[in-house]
Amino acid sequence: MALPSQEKDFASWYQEVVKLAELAEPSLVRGTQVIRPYGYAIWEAIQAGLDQRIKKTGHVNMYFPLFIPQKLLEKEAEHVEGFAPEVATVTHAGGKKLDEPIVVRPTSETIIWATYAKWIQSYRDLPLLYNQWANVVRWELRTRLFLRTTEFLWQEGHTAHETEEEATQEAHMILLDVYRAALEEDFAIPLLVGRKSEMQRFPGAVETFAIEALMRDGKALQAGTSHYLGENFARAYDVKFLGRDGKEHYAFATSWGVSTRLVGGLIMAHGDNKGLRLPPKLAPYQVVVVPIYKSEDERVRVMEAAQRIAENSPNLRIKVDAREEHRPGYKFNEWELKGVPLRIDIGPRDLDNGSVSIARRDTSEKLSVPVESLSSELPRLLDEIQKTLYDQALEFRESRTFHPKSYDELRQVIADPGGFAVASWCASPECEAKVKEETKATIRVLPLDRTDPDRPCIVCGESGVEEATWAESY
RNA sequence: CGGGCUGUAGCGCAGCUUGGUAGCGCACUUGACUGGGGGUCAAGGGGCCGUGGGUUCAAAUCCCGCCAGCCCGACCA
Repeated sequence: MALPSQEKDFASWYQEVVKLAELAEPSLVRGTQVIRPYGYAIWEAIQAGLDQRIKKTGHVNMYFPLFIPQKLLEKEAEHVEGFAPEVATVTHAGGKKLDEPIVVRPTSETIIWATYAKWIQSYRDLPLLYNQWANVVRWELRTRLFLRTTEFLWQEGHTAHETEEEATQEAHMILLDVYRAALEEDFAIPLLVGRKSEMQRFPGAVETFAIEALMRDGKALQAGTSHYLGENFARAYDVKFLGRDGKEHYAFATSWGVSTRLVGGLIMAHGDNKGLRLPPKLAPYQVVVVPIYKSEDERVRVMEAAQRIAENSPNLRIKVDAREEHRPGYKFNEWELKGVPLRIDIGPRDLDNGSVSIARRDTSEKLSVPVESLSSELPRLLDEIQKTLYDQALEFRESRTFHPKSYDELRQVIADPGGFAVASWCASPECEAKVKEETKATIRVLPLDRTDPDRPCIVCGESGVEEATWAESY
């Protein structure tokens, strides 16, 4: 397996891991994927953590339909222009050509705001804080397993508010308290948070906020977005309410989402030359027990001890790998490939001296632990692994964050070794476009609160108005 | 949509130049020996060679069309 640190091999390393670790594989329709049970279990863990945070911040789950009348989609001009090229349309149904085509949602703002129009009459109806777990379809020209599939699973929140301030606050809160918290605490991935430039904005948004993570090959991954949509959708779908002042107002909107792309991000942020390294909080199995034996007599003894270890750890996701068709060596390698944080090896030798061998996936360390201290050692080690993965990722990101002094230097660091380049920018789309064309790097984030960089634009030398972070991205 | 490439067993590939009816590795089945880092040996099963047409006594192989997929770009969670 190729080393993920060697950039040119990174893409094939990634594909190989996704396939060998049995996470997913290409399906029968171009750009779609079958998410296998192990990959889906990771998604379920991600989902569970996010769902909890979303609910904790006052949001309620619901569900809107997959199909959207094409006419409905066309009401918000920028939105339709942005999504038109990637929309899949149903033109026939029931053996007949449809009078009005139906689109498969690429995102649900349109259907949701057309519905909100019926629900919102008064300021007393606000805010609406809804979220849905759904699939969406975007006919992208180029796809990659998990990172950009034609159909993907995601969470999309859609809120309506009385005031601009409240809506902006909501967009910030989601970004920081939900997305950043989940990624840093559960995924063990350090993030940059910030605003998107106008060029990178969501079609129909007034402002787009994003979390950006750095992958092991030095490319950035947009891991989640939160949009302040202003009154754009309220105007397009005529969502008006009677305000406290007795006058009619348009509602202010936000929308926000993260997708199965996060599974890909998890792989690319922590993976090594042996495969996945999963953070304990999201690992489908946190501990795997591999029994080792020769005779039937030994098998019985060892299995019994293995089962007891599992039973004594009711709060851990622990699996005894009792398969008899594979030998221990095979299992060691398989679980390493699948990224299980801790592995316990137990054989006659261990039974004799009352201990087990534990292998850490994050550091490849092996240690011997007395059986009676397992119930305290396992949780402690898992916490340590969670922290180590975060620290390693943070250290990596810091070693790949540059502050170039000149445009040449910017080009240089983006090309080799790759990573984040922080520099002053004049806010002109021309300079942004030039950098993209010449280095393939785009502006990943601008600070949430605009700060004056006090240095000239690194591209054109005019006075700088923004501190921008550039990187090549997925 | 532009540029490159590939469709042969579940997966990865060879065979095609020079036509003679298909092979290798992994996986799978059975058995024995094995078992603390991807086991060994033996015996097996599995293929409308992407698809339609043409040339030929004969096509995986040569010719023409079509379809699908991959990689590089533009688009993008």
